[in-house]
Amino acid sequence: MAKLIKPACNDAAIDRNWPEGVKKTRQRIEIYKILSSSEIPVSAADIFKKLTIDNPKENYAFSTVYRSLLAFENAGVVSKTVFSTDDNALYELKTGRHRHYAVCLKCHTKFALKGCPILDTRRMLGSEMSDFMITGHQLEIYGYCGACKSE
Amino acid sequence: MAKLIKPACNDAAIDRNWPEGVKKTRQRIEIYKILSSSEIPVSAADIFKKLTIDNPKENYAFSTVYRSLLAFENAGVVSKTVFSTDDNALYELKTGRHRHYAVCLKCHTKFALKGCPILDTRRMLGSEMSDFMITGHQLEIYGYCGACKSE
DNA sequence: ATTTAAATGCAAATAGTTTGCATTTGCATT
DNA sequence: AATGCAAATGCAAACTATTTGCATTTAAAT
Repeated sequence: MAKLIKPACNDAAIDRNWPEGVKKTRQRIEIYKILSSSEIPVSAADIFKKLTIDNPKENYAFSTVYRSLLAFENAGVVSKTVFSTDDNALYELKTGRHRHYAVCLKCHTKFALKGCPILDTRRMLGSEMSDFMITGHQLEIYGYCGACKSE
Repeated sequence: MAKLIKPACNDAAIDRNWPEGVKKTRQRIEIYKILSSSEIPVSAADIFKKLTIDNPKENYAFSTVYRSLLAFENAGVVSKTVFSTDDNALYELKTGRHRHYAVCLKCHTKFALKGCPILDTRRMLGSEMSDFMITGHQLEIYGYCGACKSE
């Protein structure tokens, strides 16, 4: 018997990177595409807006966006961050690459940083916290971007 | 003419550290006391709860807590942080001392770290972001505390 | 003591996010 | 290709944290 043809997804890279255990739906594929095409973290509202613009004939719910992001997060492929400058959460694909940002306190623009300056997180804990199991860290630089600085 | 006696505050340290330009009210003094007596960042709800417990006869409004915290923040003596593990903002006095925390992903406890590992934030930006004016940074370590790890 | 701008308490509004439920869909099985 | 079922969706309502408008009170300058 011929192998069943799975629902098409016109981007082979998405098929390849799709997280284990997350059911592949039309909506989630679109959300994943938006995440993977964005250079900086995006909000649920950003995603919803882009969904409806990219697919004017489709009908998306805000709750689907949130639930899909949660599914991705639980599957370990998306990270959620709340920046001090914003009152909403931002989401991005975990790529291993730039995970830290410089954030402008005025225009709230995020600039991805190249590397990570934290060489040894464990050292930060000190001896009295030796039983703490580190899984990750988060770092943001705050200040004013070139444009906002000169106003 | 004798100098007017300012409204009493039974803690001289608070009088001494009171931020310039912030009107001294009964409510704000209580809120400041709570902030200065806490080792870790607290939420508006934490503060409100403690206010009503400490002063059962007084009547406090949630909006007063938020507005007072904003006044302190604008005066530069309080910093507001949103941790990934919580869905509310936490506030703490700016002391210059430990400003970074290790956060347990399970019980959300925050453990103050002694020092700061970021020696040179400017170096992180690289040459193409030389026009960014750094004013500060934020760093959290995430993981599991001793108690939660062993469950 | 008088005055005035600022702070408070209250209730209602807002924004972001979550949830309950009826319906639809992915996909494994026939 | 048709069937069955758990999981996902859309919708609306609920929920939580936070903010705002307004009448009243208060700090502190005069």
